[in-house]
Order: sequence, then structure tokens, then C-alpha cells
Amino acid sequence: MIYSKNKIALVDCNSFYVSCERLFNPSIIKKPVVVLSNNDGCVISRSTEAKLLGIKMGEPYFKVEKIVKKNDIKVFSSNYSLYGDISRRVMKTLKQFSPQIEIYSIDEAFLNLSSIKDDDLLEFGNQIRKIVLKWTGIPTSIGIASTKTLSKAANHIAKKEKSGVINLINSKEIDKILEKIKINDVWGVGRQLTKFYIKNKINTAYQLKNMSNNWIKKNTNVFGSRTAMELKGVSCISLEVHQEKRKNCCVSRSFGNKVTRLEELKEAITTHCLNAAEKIRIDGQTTKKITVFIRTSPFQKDRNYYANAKDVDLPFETNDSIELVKQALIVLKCIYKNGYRYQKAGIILSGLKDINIYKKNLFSTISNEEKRGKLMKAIDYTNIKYGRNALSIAQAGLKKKWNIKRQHSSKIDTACFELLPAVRA
DNA sequence: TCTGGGGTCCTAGGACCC
DNA sequence: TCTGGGGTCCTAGGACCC
Repeated sequence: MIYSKNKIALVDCNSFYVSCERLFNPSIIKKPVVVLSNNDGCVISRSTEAKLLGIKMGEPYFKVEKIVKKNDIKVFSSNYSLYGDISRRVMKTLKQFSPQIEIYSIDEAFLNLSSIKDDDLLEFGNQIRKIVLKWTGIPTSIGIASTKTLSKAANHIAKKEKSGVINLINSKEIDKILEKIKINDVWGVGRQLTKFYIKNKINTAYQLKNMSNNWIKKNTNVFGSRTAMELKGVSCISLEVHQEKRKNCCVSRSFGNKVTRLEELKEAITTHCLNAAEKIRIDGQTTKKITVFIRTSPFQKDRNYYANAKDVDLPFETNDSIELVKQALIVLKCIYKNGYRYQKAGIILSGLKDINIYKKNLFSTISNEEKRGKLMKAIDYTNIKYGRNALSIAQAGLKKKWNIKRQHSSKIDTACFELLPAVRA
């Protein structure tokens, strides 16, 4: 057999955020590097060298600060516009290898390789790695298999191998590979399922593969049985080639410093609302419901915890910043309680719909709806051209004392020529 | 002192209807 | 006074992903 039916590659960028920082700062190549989450809170990307020093994924920064100082680990605040930009370049490159591509996250994509001969798959994978590295500077790992879950598993092993590519199509090694994968590293098996499986003596992907369908169906849900079937090589999760528009839009941030006053919460909620409204306008969507939530730190056990959320159904579909802010602030007042040190606030727009479905509401309370639409367009245009928040509304505040911390920013902007890396012949 | 942010999907249970 | 069974729709919360 030359052609197997399903051939799916998972291409995953290695330590993606770290790799992006390295592009613009070659002096940190081969050095231990970490990138921190918003607010410099947690470690969310680590170079191999940092992993070897024992830095764990998702660990709070203050807990690893000692190791960082001791080993001179380079630290960066996250720079999402940079990573987004590099991600687009990587995905564009991948599309050349297969137009049937599902962009699964900022740093990984599934490719349909069904048109490639079985015997050529490994070499094809090598080519992808080579070209992506050459064109974008980003190193990748590739797993190729007959289902998404298996290609994830193959990728997991590929990351640890020097070759960087593992092909499981027609491979006699599948079971050997699955034996190496711990149950909690299987795609689709999270904390709860891990607990359950381990209790039932299922400790590896291989053991899960060999459980009877009946048992899995009886004891887990559709998710569980899908994952197990996929490990057996039965495709249950299809490739989503068409990028669906999002159904919800959430914007939230932790504060750089704890917030107590309603005024400051108002500024934050207003800012988040403006950002969310801009996002859905760019995607050509409207919303019907807005949720506002605030909370104190769940980690400070010595203080009372308070978290609350409330939503409001809007009288009509909209993406008008001013209207959304107005409604959000009314809700915020309802849930705000004096005397707490708030750690985070955010909003969620849900029930998003395509703007084409939007029917002009006769009872719209926004007077001059057309004018307002033009105003929004003008704001978006200005902000794209002159930088985010070039144009805002007064309610969002100017000082933003609550704003996030970014003490390790590399300040790289891919739109800025001076910062482009120099090429030496 | 300091602990991210943004998504999707599934399910159980309530409300409502005939 | 006795008091059924089945269906749909919606939502909150949980689990999972990166």
C-alpha cells in the first residue's frame, strides 16, 4: 500500500515565544531564556536550557526568581503583537506545503498530507522543518499519523528527538511510542481524567489504547471515548480547514497593583470594553450580551475572597463601543463591593453574530446610528494607524495606575525598521 | 509583595410545553 | 383526590485546550 487514507501532520513551534525573542536577539541563543505571562506573573515559555534548570511551565515567577538569578536566565515580558506577527509568517509558510491546514493555536497547525506518498512522508516532514526555519527562523517539531490525537502523540516524542520528525504512518513503532507517553500527556486528557485513569491503573497512552470501547464509554464521556478511538487509529476529530468566527470575546487583565476604588475599576472595565468592541468590529460581528466580572486574589488565603459576575442582555445587537461601555458600567456598579482589594476585572461579549445577520433595530436607543457607525470606523482606523488607544474615550482614564506590569519587555516591534535583525553575508 | 488570558465543547438540571 | 411521560430549549458550571 502506497497511500494510506488519512495522513495528518502536527507542526509545532519549539518554545515559540522564546524562539521569537531569539530572532531579534541572537545573543540569547543557546542560553536559558523564559518568557513571562501578562503582569510578569507566570512562566509561559521556556528554552530547553531553562527546562533543564528545572523551571516548570506555568510556575509563578516569584517562585523561580532565585533559580533565574543564580543561573543568569534571561527573562522577557510577553510581547503578543510580535508573536502574532511571527505566527502569521510561519502559517503562511506552512500553507505552501498543504493548503488544507488548520491553524490550531498561535504556535501549531495541523496539515493534511493525504496527497503525499507514504514512503515520502518523513522526507516531506524534514523539508517543512528546513524551510520554516530558513524563511522565518523558527525551529519546529513535526508528528505525522493517521489521526490528530496520534499526530499530537508523535509530535510529543519528536520534540525530544534530534531529528524533529516522527512518522507513525505504516510504522511498527506505534505501540512503542505510545508506551513512552504518560497518560496526562495525551491530548484530551486533563487533570480530572488523569486522576480517574491512574486510579484504574491506566498510566500510558498505550494502556488507554488497549482499553475496551465499552469500558471507556461507560466510565467517561464522548470526549474520553473519542480520544481512545483516535489512539486506536480511528479518526474521530476532523480537520477544521475553515476558520470559524469566534462565538465569544473575552478581554480581562490582572492589575499591576491591587485596586480598591470603583473609579479605577470603571477605567479598567471601560478599557477592556473598548478593546473587545474593536475586536468584534474588526471581525464584522455584533453582540447581544455582555458579562462583567471582578474578583480579588484567590491566592491570598488570609483575606476574604470576593468574586462576582453579572450579565446584561442588550436591547439590540450592537458593536458600538460607547453603548457597550455604558451598559458595562451599570452592571459593574451592581457587583462592586467596597472594602476589597481587587486583583482582576474583565468582560465577555457573548452570542456573537455576523454583522450581515444584524437587523437594524427600530427601537434602537442610539440616536443617529449611522453616524455612530462612522465614528467607530474612524476610531478603529486611527488606532490601527497610530497605535492602540491613540483614540479612546475619557472614561478609560489616562493614568491607568492599575495597568499591568511589564518589567522585562524587549520592546520589539516588527513594524519598526531599526529593530530588524541584521543579515551578515 | 509577587500566581496569565482567551477560547470551545459537553452535561446536568431547570423551565416550560403538551 | 389521584397525579405521567416525553420532548425541547436554555444556562451555568466544569473540563479541556494552548
